[in-house]
Amino acid sequence: MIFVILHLAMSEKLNNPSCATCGARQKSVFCSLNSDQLVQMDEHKGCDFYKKGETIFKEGAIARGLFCVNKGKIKLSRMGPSGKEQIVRFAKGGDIIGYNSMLSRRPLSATASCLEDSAVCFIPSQQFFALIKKDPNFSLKILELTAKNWDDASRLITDMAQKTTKQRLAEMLLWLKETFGLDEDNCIDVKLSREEIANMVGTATEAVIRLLADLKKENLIALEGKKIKMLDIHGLVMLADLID
Amino acid sequence: MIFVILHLAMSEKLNNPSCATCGARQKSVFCSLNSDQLVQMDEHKGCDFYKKGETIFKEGAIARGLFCVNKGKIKLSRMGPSGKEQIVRFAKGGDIIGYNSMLSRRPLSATASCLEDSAVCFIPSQQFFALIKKDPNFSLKILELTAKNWDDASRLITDMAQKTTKQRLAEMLLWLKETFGLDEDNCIDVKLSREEIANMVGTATEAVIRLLADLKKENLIALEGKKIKMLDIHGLVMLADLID
DNA sequence: CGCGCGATTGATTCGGCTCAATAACTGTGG
DNA sequence: CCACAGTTATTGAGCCGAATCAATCGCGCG
Repeated sequence: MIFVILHLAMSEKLNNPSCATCGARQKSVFCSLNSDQLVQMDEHKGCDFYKKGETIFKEGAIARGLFCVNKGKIKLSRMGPSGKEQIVRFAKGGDIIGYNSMLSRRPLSATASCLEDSAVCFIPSQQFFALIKKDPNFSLKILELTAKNWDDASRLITDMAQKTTKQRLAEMLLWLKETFGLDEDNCIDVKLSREEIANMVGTATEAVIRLLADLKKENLIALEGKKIKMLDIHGLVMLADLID
Repeated sequence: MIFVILHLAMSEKLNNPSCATCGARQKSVFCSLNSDQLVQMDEHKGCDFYKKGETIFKEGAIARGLFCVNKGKIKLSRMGPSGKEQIVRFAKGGDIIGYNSMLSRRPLSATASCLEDSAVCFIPSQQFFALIKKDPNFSLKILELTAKNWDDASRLITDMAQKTTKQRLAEMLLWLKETFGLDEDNCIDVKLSREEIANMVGTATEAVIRLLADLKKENLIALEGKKIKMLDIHGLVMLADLID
């Protein structure tokens, strides 16, 4: 019996890294919580590991809490009417996902799946709402986040409506660079299939392939296997923004 | 001197209808404020009248407060890279606009202009933030609003990326119906030019004209002068959602 | 009544989607 | 380490939707 209890305790400790020492928290919306609040979080949260390709939550489900990404890379996508996936956002260490559904009181509007092995904490909705009710600064942080999300989304709507596929591709490459950064080789530090890129840009896989080849011809990028090397960021910006 | 003071007082009274008796407030985010809060609002707000076509604020400016629409119809649009307007949202009585920029701490991301003569109150940012800091229920209301905005926007991104122009047009007609309702004649109760419709759908004016004619042929709508009569809502929903 | 803007229609062009075939790659088991 | 199968990437050909350009029409208004 003792052993069982010990085992559970150890397992829990392993599975629940403390928020107080979580590196990802520093750059998250939880960065300015005090130690009391952190203890509360630790007591109620859970942490799970997901393998590449696994789903964290599905579009249409009811959210019982939010997820905070400890480590890994996650794509958020929705199903279009014809069954085609549209990638609407990415999340990485320090980002939270699934919160919007609780705030909007609507079912989850996107599916979250892992682009690589990931560690993700779960924070029950009560905890989240308790923070909002008691800590106006936290409310403001979340408001800033949702406001920026909306701002970005409405810019994206304009882009989708008005830009050519090639411009949108250039823009998405720049977005990926901002989100995931570049590795030592100047390549975008995330592994996506051509189909996934197409599902961001909102086009067909073949179009992405052809347009990537075009960008390569124009010396804006280089293709090294699956990796995309950014050769001329300024050129990509000019292309994406239609600056001559 | 006395006359001047009297005049100012009268003018202010006329220009500043009390929030307590504002019909639009009932359906706004301010619906559950208490009387103290309403007095505060009244003391600090201003109210302006705008004629059809006038601009309330411009994309890129810094927001000093938010606007609450008392009466009228307003379009929010952004300029695309090639100078083409993209309509991203509408506002009518009871809606607030311009708040997102304060929350995101970014310049205003859209231009607001009147589709008809409108009365719009201005609430300074201090008042708005004071409400958020002191009233968690108000915070939650705003959070719900921004969360829904984002949710709607990300659905729109998927639609823009994946639907045909005709489907998007059908969807926009349904959106207009939801937003502005129908008049006694079953016509969408807002006056928009073909170009403005095109700027919602993200297409060329000519395409809108041709596709409206198609919808008419299919008995989904009727065109009576500038007005669009909704004949078969269910049919439009099916078309927009690609249900066979 | 004529002016001018918005609406409409027609003709042409082109981007990008679809379908089809092939090549390269990944992981698996022998 | 290689062979195989299944997946992903690439290339080619053809077609269609929708953008563009151009011309005309219609209406509201001074």
